[in-house]
Amino acid sequence: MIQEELVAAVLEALKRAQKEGAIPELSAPTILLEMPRNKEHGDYACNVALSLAGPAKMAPKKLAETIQRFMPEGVGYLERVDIAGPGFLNFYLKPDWLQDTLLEIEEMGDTFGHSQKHTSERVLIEFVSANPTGPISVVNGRAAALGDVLGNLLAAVGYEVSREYYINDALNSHQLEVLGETLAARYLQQLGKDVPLPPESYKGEYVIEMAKKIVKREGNTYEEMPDNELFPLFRRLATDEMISQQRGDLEAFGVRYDNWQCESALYEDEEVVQAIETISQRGYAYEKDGAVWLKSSVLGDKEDWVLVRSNGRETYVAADAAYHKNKFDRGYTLLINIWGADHHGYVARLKAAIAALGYDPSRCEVILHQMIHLVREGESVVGSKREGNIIPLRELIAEVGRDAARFTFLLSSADTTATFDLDLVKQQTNENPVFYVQYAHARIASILKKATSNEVVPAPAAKVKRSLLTHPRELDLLRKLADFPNEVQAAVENRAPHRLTHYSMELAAVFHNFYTECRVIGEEVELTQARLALIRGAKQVLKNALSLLGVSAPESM
RNA sequence: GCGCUCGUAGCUCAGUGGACAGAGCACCUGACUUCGGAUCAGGCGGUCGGGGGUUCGAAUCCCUCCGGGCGCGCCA
Repeated sequence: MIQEELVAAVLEALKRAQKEGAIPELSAPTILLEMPRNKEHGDYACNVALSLAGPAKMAPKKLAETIQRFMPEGVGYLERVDIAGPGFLNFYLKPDWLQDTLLEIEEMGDTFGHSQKHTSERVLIEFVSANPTGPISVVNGRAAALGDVLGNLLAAVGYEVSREYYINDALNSHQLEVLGETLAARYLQQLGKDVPLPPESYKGEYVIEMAKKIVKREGNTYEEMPDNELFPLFRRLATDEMISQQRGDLEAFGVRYDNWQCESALYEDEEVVQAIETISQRGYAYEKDGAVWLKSSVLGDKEDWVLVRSNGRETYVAADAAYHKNKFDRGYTLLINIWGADHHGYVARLKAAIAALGYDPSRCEVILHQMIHLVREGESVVGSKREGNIIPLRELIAEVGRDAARFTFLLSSADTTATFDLDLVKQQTNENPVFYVQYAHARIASILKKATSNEVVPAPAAKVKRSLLTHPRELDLLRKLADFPNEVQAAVENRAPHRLTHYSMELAAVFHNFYTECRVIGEEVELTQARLALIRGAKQVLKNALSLLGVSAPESM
């Protein structure tokens, strides 16, 4: 890669300059290259002279000039280095470096943009993990999109990725008790009995649907069953049904998990008890007021938390400690949890628990995403599962489609409190930028099809006259294509999947620009072939970007 | 009250300490006898919430104030 060559060249220049005494001895800096927005600033720019000016006690411009003077000869595609502005090094490359990226794209195909930087690492990414008390909602959609695409990105740079869903089905869950009782009441109501709903019941329509299903399947089998048997049974029926619905909801959104981990299993396998035992043995637990406490205040948290209540029952903190121990023990080198910002106060607690268990808390990354602010008809929509007024993700998918839904979630960064105007998203689907990007892909497919039927023989990029691609719009397009691997890398490093949606829109834009100004078919044969190779490259990269986003790249629309 | 977080164009949002702060929508004006007009070009629109500070350089880092969201259980 040309970037690496440039970085090495700059380091070499610094080394030589220091040897010659042109600049003082310095420790090797991190060289950052960027593709300047403004083309006048070259193909790549480097700010090393600016950042080193302080330590070197030299004027930035003077330092830049020195680096320029000591640059080695014959670096890859490098044509010349200019100094601009306050002391930027601007690298101008020979045109064929851009044209040759088509070779790389063609060679790499679906893996262009991918890398092998993290092949020895295994990451477990846990996301959504909503309580099994209702369908997956639009609000969960953000975590679903974020986690799934981050998983794709991590896999693209070499991680072995597992996606996991944590099912909060613990025995001491009051919510599930209420859900079971609600379902039981709905069931009896379906049989014509006048039974009241329990207090704090789940009022959603979906509970009635579940009840109808049970009646259809089992009739009045449970009509006379006493509450102490009926409630636990219906709690289980409800939980199982909700989990399977959630699984379906997420699959409809294009998210598939490698593992669905039950909290209850951690209790059944005594992992919770063992985790508490481990914490005690390591001296991070103590008894007070009849309860067992985690000494989290000495592990970076503000206060201590209860692991075992005075009534003998473990808390969710204990369960989560066990869960994360379980994750580490399965051999993962990195754990990523995606949580809503409403759980931010819990991060320190979890990290403390991990440390108390003897694991490295820095190997567990918690990515917080801000809440989604739902708006409908100009008014805030506050969804509550209890009240049954949440907006199911399925409903959104049914109205706008999976692609548009995913893309929309990924337009904003995780730490923006995004406003989601349901009317806008649903009614103006054509204004969703996903179509703009997909249109570019379909348009290219159409040209390629037409070219073939016009009996222009498409040739591999290696066989076409790439040097004919010198039109400004062609160079813009090539530059954008060449930038894709950097973009993927940046999206991974910053845990920022939303960068991909923006990249794909920019790529689509430069393609549409190219299309407006340059004809492909009907030009002189060699130019047509070169341009066909160019748009094939663009099509491939659009496809790769969309594929990372879990969005389809249609041949026609 | 304490803590976390966000505040960028009329609206929705980008912006890895860098060069004149960008895009989409909305609004206005243009562009097809030719490869897909779900497109393209141009215009309008900003004290980057306010004020200090660090830096050669701040939307970005630090402090403070203002405003919004969230969290502060032997609930999960």
